[in-house]
Amino acid sequence: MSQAKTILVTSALPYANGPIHIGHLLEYIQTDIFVRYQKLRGQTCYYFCADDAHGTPIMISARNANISCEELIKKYSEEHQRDFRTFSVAFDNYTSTHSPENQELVYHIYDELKKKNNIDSRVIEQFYCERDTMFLPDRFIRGQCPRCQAEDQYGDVCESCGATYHASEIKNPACSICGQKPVIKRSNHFFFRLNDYKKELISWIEEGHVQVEVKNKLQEWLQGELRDWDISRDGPYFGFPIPDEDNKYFYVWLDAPIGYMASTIDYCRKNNLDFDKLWKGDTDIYHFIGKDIMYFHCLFWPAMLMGSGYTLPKEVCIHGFLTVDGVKMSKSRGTFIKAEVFAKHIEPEFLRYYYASKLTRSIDDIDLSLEDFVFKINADIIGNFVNIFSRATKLISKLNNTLADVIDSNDPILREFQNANESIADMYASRNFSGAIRKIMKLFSDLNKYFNDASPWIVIKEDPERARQILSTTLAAGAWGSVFLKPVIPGIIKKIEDMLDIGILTWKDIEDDSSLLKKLSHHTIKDYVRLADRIELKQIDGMIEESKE
RNA sequence: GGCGGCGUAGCUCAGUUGGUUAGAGCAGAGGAAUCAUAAUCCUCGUGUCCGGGGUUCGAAUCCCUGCGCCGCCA
Repeated sequence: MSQAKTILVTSALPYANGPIHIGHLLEYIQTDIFVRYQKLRGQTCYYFCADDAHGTPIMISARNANISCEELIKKYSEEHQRDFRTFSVAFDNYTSTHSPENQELVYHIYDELKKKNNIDSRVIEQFYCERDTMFLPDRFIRGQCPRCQAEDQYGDVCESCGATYHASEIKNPACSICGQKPVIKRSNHFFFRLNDYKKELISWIEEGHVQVEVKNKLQEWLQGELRDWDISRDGPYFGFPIPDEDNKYFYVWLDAPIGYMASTIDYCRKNNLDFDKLWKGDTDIYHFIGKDIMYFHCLFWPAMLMGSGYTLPKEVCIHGFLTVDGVKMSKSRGTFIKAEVFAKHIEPEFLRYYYASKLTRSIDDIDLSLEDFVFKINADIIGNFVNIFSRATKLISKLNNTLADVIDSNDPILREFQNANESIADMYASRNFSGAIRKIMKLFSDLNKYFNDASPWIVIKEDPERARQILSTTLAAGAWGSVFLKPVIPGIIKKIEDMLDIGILTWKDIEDDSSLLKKLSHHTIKDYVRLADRIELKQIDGMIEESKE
């Protein structure tokens, strides 16, 4: 059942220019559930990430805050990692793209591409602000839309009419930092000739490393010639200098994905592992990303890997955006909720559960409906799941907290849990978490039915041993189902492991030999501990209030 | 504008390669039970499966078209 292959998983690198919010968390939670599932199955699986620390926005933010870029990215790195811990997102390693390891790799890959003759250079014209003494990226130019005349639009796109254009077309351009009118200046830039890899990319996409919707979208791009990719930026720029060049830097999007590898190198050094085995060997590499950066991860990135001789991703797993109550997160509505604020008001694992209950392989947006969230958590986690432990453990406390000598593995309710192993495993592996959650909840609903029908609180009065048997079966099924839920709500399951006093549960415990049932036979558990508390609507209100800007 | 995706019960969503009276959870109504965090159990759904055409013995599922929403256009 389990594959011997090593699995390497990444999430997109969060940008070191702002806090983690519930939209980011959708991806980290999705990835973390996948990784936890793999580990629970006993697979060798690594989860690597890092802060994305380069680029103009970071440079400007640091300048505005009157601190160095290094100080800024250090602050966000610490904050990000704190937030991830709060939401039980457990990386095996977390670094920064602003690291010597990354720089070394960037240079190496650049050299390889150069050797293959994939790099061109030519002079381009760009807006330059003489007051700020820097070239301006499109996002740092404001002006009037050439199509609809709307004022104060970005240099590449009009948010009013949706038009996209070249920065040179915008009317009355101004530097968004100082407001001064920029001048046009020439500069030599370096380009990665993506089109050199067009054939390989087409066949790679054909091989099915992405979801079908994504494939359709990519094919649209792959029909025409692929444009060269400008991988250089003029200084001042916070990034890695291009070797043998004066005042030229690599574009942040070149070094960001290489950060996946740099984080791996760092981990390998700390743990005495061979980096090449992971990135040039037979590893299944999974990148989890949002649909907005599909272009980088399904075209540029594979092409870079092809050109430099590294292992291509087994799968690029793409998810949609988060909406709250059907619309984009909004600061004025108070639905732009930071991780830190969410955790202050609501148990973080509830968000994990809710996301899991909605995540599929689809790239459709996921809606966090706040009312649905409260109802679903209270009904599923408290009413259905936690409740059965509460019912069974409190009754068995009247029987010395000791389970029956033999737990009947042929009991229909236990059979039902056993029979679910494979399909739940398949759903986790294929990232159909929503399906897994539905199935698990059906099992616990049936367990509650079983409990009602068996009525141990009545049986205990005349036949305590029979009641012990019923309660043992219930708790065994509950523990079984806890393994199923462990990738999603590891913290709550930890409390169950402690309460049942059975050590760390893994998938092994519920495989054929049913070692879980043996462990539980004639076993004494601890007293009931409160596993989770229901959510009140006012907690949501408080969170929204605090998020309003 | 071009392209891609989506549009299923009040809400959130499942619906495998087209096949019987279209499903789940939540919410709502009534009842049972009282071991349990007012949790649990039972009963109750006649929905133009966005509209309109078409293919087919048969379509939520395939094709065309209109409408609406979202995204991409490097």
